[in-house]
Amino acid sequence: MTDSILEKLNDKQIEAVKIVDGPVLVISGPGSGKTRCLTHRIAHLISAGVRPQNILAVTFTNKATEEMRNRVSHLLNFQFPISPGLASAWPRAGNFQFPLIGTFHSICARILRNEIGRLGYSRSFNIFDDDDQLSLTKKIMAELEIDTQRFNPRGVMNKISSLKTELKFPENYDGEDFYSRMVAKIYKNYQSQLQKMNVLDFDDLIVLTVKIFKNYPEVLDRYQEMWRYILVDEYQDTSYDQYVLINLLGQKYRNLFCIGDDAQSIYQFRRADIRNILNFERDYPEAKIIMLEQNYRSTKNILNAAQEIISNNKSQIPKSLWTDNNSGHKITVKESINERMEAQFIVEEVEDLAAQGYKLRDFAVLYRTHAQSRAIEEAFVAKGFPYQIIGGIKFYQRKEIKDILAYLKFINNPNDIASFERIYNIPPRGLGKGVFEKISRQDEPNLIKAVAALSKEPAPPRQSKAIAQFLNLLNDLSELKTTKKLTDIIKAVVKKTGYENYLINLSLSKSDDHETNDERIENLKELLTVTKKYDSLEMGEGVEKFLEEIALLQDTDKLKDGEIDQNKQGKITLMTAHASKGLEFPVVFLAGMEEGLFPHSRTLINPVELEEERRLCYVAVTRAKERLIITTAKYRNIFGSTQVNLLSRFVNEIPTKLVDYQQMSWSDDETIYY
DNA sequence: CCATAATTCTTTTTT
DNA sequence: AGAATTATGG
Repeated sequence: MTDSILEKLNDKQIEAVKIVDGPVLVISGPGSGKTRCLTHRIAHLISAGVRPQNILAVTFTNKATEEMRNRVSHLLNFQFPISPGLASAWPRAGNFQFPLIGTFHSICARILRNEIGRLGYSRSFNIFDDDDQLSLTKKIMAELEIDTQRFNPRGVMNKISSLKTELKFPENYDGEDFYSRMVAKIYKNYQSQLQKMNVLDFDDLIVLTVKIFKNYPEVLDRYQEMWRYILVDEYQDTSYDQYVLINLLGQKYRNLFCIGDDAQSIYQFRRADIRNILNFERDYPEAKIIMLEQNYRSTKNILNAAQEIISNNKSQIPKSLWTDNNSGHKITVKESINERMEAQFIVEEVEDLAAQGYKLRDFAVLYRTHAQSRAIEEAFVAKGFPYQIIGGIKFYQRKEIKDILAYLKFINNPNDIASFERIYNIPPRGLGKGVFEKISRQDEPNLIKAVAALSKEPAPPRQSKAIAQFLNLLNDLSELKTTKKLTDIIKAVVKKTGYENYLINLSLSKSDDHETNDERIENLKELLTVTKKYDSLEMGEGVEKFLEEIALLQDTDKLKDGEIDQNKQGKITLMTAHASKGLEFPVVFLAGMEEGLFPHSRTLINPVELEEERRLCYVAVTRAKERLIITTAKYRNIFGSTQVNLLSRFVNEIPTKLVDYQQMSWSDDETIYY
């Protein structure tokens, strides 16, 4: 077995894969076989006698998790007994247990389901998304009578989030200046309300796990014993709290394998801390450090262009990438009049290359912001080219889906007042803000009990009738969790609450909105197909698992991925440069390469952020295997008005001899084009 | 209390 | 330009 595991690897990769014990840090350039290295190492550990259940592999995205699971199970010849899409399942077949591979957040959620009782939460906690987080922040600021015009709630929220990431807990933080003292006050309030609601935000998942590990050494010890071999992917993207978490888990057996590339660090805005690479060398001085510099992915021209771009950054670990691949084509740079012409050019180029034998699945269009997708989509629709967008339109962010999810969340956790606030009068049932205030003043965290208490108080007849009916509904709903399967629960929720009729009536009143209505009902049906796979789980467990998974899921359409393979041609993939990390395509379009867009205008004043933009550009460029086509628009519509943009500095950083520059083929009056 | 009108953001990137 | 939030009136 060992031979076949090492067969297709180069010397450096073999070195990294073969070390069983002790800390290892691998710096791996783009296309240097990082995932291969990780997966083969897992297989090698197992063949060297390590028990699979003693292995933990941590990734950043669900996509990476899925990929790694598939490749490891292929290497091990492992058949998943349950649907592999069930990300939180812990698969086993017979006595063989599969190694645990998951994102930071999903692994912590799993730990917390078992251990969080120690911190005064219960195991059925709900997870807040960004919107929930922001509205709670706003609510607290209103309660504390803080002017949200002067102090942006989003800024406050970010500050709270960074305090958490730095492991500054509300009980130990009071702030050092006016602003941070104010934030500290909001923070304390925010956290105590979360706890009362039995809800965690994204940061809590990591931070509370760390808290438990620090305060309860016997718990930490159990997990250290369980996960004696730890692998961390995309190590450059870890934040301080994640670093501490990994360090706590790894410090006993010291079999810590971290792989990453400082040049591909693109999440510092989300508090990824590049110093974690340096800290690793400090905390594990015995660590082996291995550089993977051979690129298997791109042509020489593409790789050289990427290196020229990144060489303009001051801070980076020196490395020299090389490839045996051909020089390949020059990089196309095409300037268009506006974003519609740009999209038009991309469509034509796809047609040309498809005629040369490329399949649609070979193409990716990358851009800096989601907003850019629209013009390109329109062009593809007009041509009838199938495409898929990664990220962007969030299925689970649609109103009707969020409403139903709020019901589910409330059923799962009747302390969740945020979900309660969303649904108490959706569909309208005669309960106004006044009633809601009364309910929340009951000083009873369980809201069903709070409503029950209120129903005993005297009130105007119409109101008390509405409250009594509502109480019946809530009781009916809360029974569902223990008696029904997930899809049945959702069906029952839609029916019992009258939600479907509500949607129909809603669109009837807005006369011209037939499509929206159909779409919404379609979306609800879609939700039911997604949830089917949870029906095999135990009653209450299905709800819990489902809610956890969608809370931790970012790109939404992945649940429909099966369709892609059925079509031999596949689809063109559209996504942000961020979302493209870890992927590769024969042909990559890099759209909107203009000053102010990429690099984004908000980064131009800050040299640190500008370097991050450059790394992002480096990531985008190195996704391409054979062809890289850069497009720009001279005039671009932003916020409804037209902007004149210059060519991105990153494009100018590519040596001209690598570029085939296609000048704008237009000389007449340009104004008619925008 | 709810539907419509007026207004004010929004588009950086995501677990 | 479009979405989202707030103001207003029935």
